[in-house]
Amino acid sequence: MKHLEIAGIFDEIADLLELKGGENPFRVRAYRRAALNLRGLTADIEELARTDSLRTIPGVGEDLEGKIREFLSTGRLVYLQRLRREIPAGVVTLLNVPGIGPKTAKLLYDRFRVKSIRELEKLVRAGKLQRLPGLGEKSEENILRGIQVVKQGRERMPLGVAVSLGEEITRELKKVPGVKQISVAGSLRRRKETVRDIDILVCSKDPAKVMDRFVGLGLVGRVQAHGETKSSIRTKQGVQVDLRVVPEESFGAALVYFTGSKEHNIKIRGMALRRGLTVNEYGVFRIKGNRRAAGRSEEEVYRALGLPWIPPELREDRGEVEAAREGKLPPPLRRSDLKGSFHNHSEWTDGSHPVEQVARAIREEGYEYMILSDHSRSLRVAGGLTEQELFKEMGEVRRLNARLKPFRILMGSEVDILPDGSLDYPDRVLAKLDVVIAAVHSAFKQPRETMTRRILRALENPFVNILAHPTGRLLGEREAYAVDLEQVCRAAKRTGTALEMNCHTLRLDLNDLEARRARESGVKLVLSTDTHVLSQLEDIELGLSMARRAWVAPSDLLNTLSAKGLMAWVGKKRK
DNA sequence: GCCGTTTTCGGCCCGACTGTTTTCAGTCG
Repeated sequence: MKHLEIAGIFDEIADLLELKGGENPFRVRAYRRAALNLRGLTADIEELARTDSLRTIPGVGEDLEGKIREFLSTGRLVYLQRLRREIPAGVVTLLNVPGIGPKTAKLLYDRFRVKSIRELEKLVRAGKLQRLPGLGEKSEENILRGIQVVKQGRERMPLGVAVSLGEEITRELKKVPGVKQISVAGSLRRRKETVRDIDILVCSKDPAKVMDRFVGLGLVGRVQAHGETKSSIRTKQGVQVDLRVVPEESFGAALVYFTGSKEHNIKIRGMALRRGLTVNEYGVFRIKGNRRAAGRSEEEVYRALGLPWIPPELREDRGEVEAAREGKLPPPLRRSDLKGSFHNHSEWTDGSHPVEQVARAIREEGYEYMILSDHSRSLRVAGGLTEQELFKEMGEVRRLNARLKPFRILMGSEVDILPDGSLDYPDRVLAKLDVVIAAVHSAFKQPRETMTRRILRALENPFVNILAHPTGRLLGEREAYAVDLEQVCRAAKRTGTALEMNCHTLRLDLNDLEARRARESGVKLVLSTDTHVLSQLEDIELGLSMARRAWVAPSDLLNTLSAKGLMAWVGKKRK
């Protein structure tokens, strides 16, 4: 995780340089770019340092390589310490307040020595800010509201929540007469695991009508901006939603622009310039003569740049532009590629429906088979099955399979990995199952080494085929447990065990970067909804997006195997 | 501070909105 620490340091340096003022803005940007690429790094940074390959990280040149090395070997960075002496650390936190940028933060510090959001709030409430140049009554109100936002800590919402909210709003706006096209954009469209605010793009002949409808929606808490082409609201729950209206001939260009990511856009704009083109949200234009070259659809925009259309989930400047140019984008991953639904619960344990109902619903979704994986005996809270109960469930599955042919229920279990790494059923029981999914559900606080050893021991068991939710995190609720995922990946690869990408809205575990790392080390992956209630079956869409973000190809997923193919894969490990 | 199918130096993406201004700076995405 050293790469994340270094990314944090580079971001802090960028903040501090901006606060200092008078810096070359491109130098600031260079630090931010390096930080971003470090966050998205899938390789091991210390390995890169050893093999003298740090410069292969985009945005890392001679100087930053030196700084990375300094931090890796000493755990400190003299340059950062010097900057921190010039500007107290607290000033940086002011930048978290929406509406306060480096210039204002600097001004506040120079005039009032403000070093924390609390001090800032006191000053605003005392009406002291109005006296500063460039700030007035409105600015005070804005900053005060920004402070509330930070305080309430509602920074980002889980993707699943954002998807629903986005769908609700687009559904309403579609009804406005004159609306021709509508789409969500931004990180929501890219399907990032958490989303800060929601961007919506509309193409309409009558923008004013759409804007009026938008700011008048029932869910609106307050209107922050209400312009001709751009409006911005905050919902009653405090989520910011931005709406843009663009003309038809610009819809594709605007969709590319507002879907981002910013880094992806910068990359393709650079490409455009080298082709004598310039790209903005209104279209692609020839610099000579300012003639329009594209803009109506995304496909058209990318084609004008000599690229195939790039799926939104990939647009993070993590190599997708280069891959597109070389025709090496990962093959498309569709719901219809999935033949099996893995990891499902029934009312035998903590699921809400009888096995038959679950099976019929999954068959209805177009799957050829499913894995039934109720909990094992130790997980008392979930009604884990004793050996006898498990055998009874097996009997029911046998009877159902006769009736549901050719659909097939594979008999599985979500078996607890006990704190010492042993499994919750003996091998003679596991051997009777078609597929075994192992998972940690207890002793989450074990030290990293213990937890890693525990999981590795489970992977070594010849009957364990899939490791469920490998990090155990619950977005906004529970931290991932401490585990060395690299070792887990290596062991998974060696033992022929797959890692799960759990699609539950709060899990998304493995996430995009972790999954990408796993597949790059040759590990097979599994998409699972971990369904307890039938409505959760649709979470598979979140998982598919996460998998695309991880550059997962159909061939990386066990779900794309037939039941027979999967059984062959299981058989290999048992041998 | 990075980077190169025009460059090892001279560029680096670009526009809307707000608030406080008399022409624009700051912030945001």
